[in-house]
Amino acid sequence: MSKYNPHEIEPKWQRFWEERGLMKAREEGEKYYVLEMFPYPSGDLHMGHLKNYTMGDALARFKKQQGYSVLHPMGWDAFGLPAENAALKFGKHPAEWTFDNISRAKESLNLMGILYDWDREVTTCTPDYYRWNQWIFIQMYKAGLVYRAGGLVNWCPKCQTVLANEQVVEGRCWRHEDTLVEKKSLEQWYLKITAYADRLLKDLDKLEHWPEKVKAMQRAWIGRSEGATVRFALEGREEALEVFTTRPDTLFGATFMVIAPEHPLTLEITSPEQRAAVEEYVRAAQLKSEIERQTEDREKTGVFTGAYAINPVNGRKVPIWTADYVLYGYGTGAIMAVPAHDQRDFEFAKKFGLEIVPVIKPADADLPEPLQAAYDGPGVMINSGEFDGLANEEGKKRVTAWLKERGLGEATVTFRLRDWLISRQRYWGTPIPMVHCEKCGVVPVPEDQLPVVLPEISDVEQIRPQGKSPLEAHPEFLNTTCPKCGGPARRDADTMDTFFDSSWYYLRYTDAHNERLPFARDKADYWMPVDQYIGGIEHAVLHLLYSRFFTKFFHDQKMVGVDEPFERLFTQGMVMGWTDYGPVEVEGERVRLSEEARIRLELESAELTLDEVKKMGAELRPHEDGTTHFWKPAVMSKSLGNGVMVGPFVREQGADIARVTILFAAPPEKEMIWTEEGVQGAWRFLNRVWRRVVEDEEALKTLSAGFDPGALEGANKELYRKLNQTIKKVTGDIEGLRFNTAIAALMELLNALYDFRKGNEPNAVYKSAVLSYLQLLAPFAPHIAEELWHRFYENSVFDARWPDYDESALAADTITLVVQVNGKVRARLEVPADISKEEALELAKEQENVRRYLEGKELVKEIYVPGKLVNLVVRG
RNA sequence: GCCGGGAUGGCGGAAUAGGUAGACGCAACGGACUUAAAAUCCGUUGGGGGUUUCCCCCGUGCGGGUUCGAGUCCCGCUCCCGGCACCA
Repeated sequence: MSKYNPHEIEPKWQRFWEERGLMKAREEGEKYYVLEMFPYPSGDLHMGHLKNYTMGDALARFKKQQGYSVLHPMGWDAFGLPAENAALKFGKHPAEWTFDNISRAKESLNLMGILYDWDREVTTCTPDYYRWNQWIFIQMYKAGLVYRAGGLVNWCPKCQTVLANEQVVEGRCWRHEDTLVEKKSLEQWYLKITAYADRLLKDLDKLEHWPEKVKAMQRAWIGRSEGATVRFALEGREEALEVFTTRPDTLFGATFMVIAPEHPLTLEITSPEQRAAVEEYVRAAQLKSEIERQTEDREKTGVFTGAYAINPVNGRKVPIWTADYVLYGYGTGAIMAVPAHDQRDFEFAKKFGLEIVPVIKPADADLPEPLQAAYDGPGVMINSGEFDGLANEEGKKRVTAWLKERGLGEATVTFRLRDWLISRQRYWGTPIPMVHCEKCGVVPVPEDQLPVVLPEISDVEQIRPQGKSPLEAHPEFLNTTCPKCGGPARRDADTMDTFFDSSWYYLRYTDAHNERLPFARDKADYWMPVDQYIGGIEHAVLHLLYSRFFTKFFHDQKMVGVDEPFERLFTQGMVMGWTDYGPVEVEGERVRLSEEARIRLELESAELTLDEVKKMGAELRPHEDGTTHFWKPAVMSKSLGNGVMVGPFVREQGADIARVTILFAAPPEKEMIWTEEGVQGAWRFLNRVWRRVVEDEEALKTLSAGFDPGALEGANKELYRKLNQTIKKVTGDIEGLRFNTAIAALMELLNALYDFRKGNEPNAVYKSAVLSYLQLLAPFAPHIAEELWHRFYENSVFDARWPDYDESALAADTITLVVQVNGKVRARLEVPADISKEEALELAKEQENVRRYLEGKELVKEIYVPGKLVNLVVRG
């Protein structure tokens, strides 16, 4: 009998699928669009890279088997910093490095048997893709969604470029965790994503099949607040100071105001006596990074400006302070401070001895005197003139209306979301298709002149970032003529944020070779929305928010019918690998790590107890050289060197084994730890499949698979039932991406096939079960399934229609009836499935062990759950 | 602090309309086969106890509750993971 040998069969079937164009999208019938977030091309892949592609491939194959018109495309998010950095490091042009990585990554994907429609491959760094970035940019410009503005921007000193707000994480660059983002004043291009803030927020409710976590993160990021704008007249000046507040009901308690140091009015309103102090404070604030502002133990700082404003409701003269706890970027950059009802204002007032006037008190209690902390709960208004006695929620509306009537303010909605800064001072990106003309100002490049091609710079040194765009140094690129007046002009030298590229690539797949448009509406409408999108949680706000924005823009432009791109979103867990953190000293219960390991593990102390080691999921393992090493699972990565590389693994063990290992080890949304034992389990499973089929191959070939399901009995009937239960289970599990339980069900059915063969010869029922089995296995382990399928058929297993289950075969003839007394199980008995309630109860009461519990007690209630259990409730 | 998600054997995890807790796999142990090992096959494996073909008690982070019956529902906690965080 032949042995299961993945190396023999895997390349063979990969070629077969390739030749048959198995995953070519055909655009006929009911569609299904499966998409994994396209990767940054990073060369040889490890198992961590492959988890979502394996999931997507299993789903795509399954949908194909179900007869859907499937789109499963792949592409490369190929512009960006890593290519530049690698280029500089190895002295290669970014393009060369990128295309080399693409071909190596493709090889890894092919080795795993992951099928795509490569005819629709998209590579964002090619002119035939990025010209549409430029085209879209211009359409947005025409729609008034692109603007150029000066002001403070985030600057990463490592990247030597500006960043979008979304790319600043805890005050640091998203690519450089150790690098604090600086502020610079620059004129840059922005996309007006805030114009869509309300829709981006509201439509989250439509995304039923998105993880709650992602929606919560987007809601928080968009940050909608309802409140009021209030104008405070400035003493001795014409203009007013505008503030935003969510608590107009506390307006009578506004005893001072705070204006952000960066606010243009700050220095303007400052009195001569306070000028020196304020200027000093403003300068100090500018030098502080965001992170410093946040980590200063929250101790409030600030300076009196010497200016006063008039509280519009009570005419009170209130001092204006400047303090960095007020952010220039939010609301109006100034606040009315109500220390009695806002903890931050309270702390500030306490520190600087400012007045605290309570204006809300709890309905059924009094506020403590003096206040120990701000009271921010509900209550009724006090010290508020005509509004006294109103519930504060009602007060919000009434005070706002009062302000509105007098032209002093109005209801306002404020968002935390900022417009998207998309200029980048880097080489490897899409040139911004704008021309600066001295006479005409900023002029978009006419559509028929697109693409503005990124010049090939052969000297790698010239692409090195220097704080301004490398393209500035290329006159042949820079100098052009104005499309409007024909006079001399300069091109914009910045490139686009690469998140622009990834905001619409899923639409390009629907019509990848269109030379007139980024995509034709009929193609996009056929395929969109993406039915299942799979990717990492790290894009919860960035890519997934930008893509939603783009889709809504395209929708408004009548370019596509949908206004949300991704019907179902799945965020997969990461793949971890056991990682060696080097030698440790062990003394009894104590373990001492090296300083290097302590830092890598982000531990406070290098000293651990054995108990702590266990708690953190780590292990001590003997090393070859006789020392003991500290091992712990960590996310697979190149830098940790713990990645199991696809090429070597597939060549030594096999693609199907890798696929089953990944899909079975844990629920797909959770992190999985890749282990040798897990691989062993997958190998044993597939081997058992192989042997079960091959051992019976000759016998099965001579049998027909036809039989009358209604006439089955005994073991045949049981096997048929198990098969149908498994079809139902596996079908449902794949739909829900529960691959781990689908494979568990397949293992159970395999065990049932083995059990059947212990007492029975192969027959028609068995043959039908084996063939269906191969179909059910095919999404997960396609090569072995295809190989074994071909022992019986000429055609691909993926051309055979996914099996339906026979509803009438699911129920067993006999069931295990559980008998409980007062909810505790006292007996189990085999009974016919269609047993009547009366019979079941009677039978239950006859049981020896049940009678013991009924003896001398009063039977007060009898519960019968058909097909499941009897519960007898007794008293006494 | 706020928001989201969790907590089930030695381990990964099942139980997806409140109804047999621990499917499936891993690891471990015992046995068969073998000169031996690997592979394979059979069996045992939540804890405790007993009169040991069987029976009892305990058991899904903790404390209450609803129910004939709770891993599942409700209330109150603890801890863990993730996100946000001076956002007015």
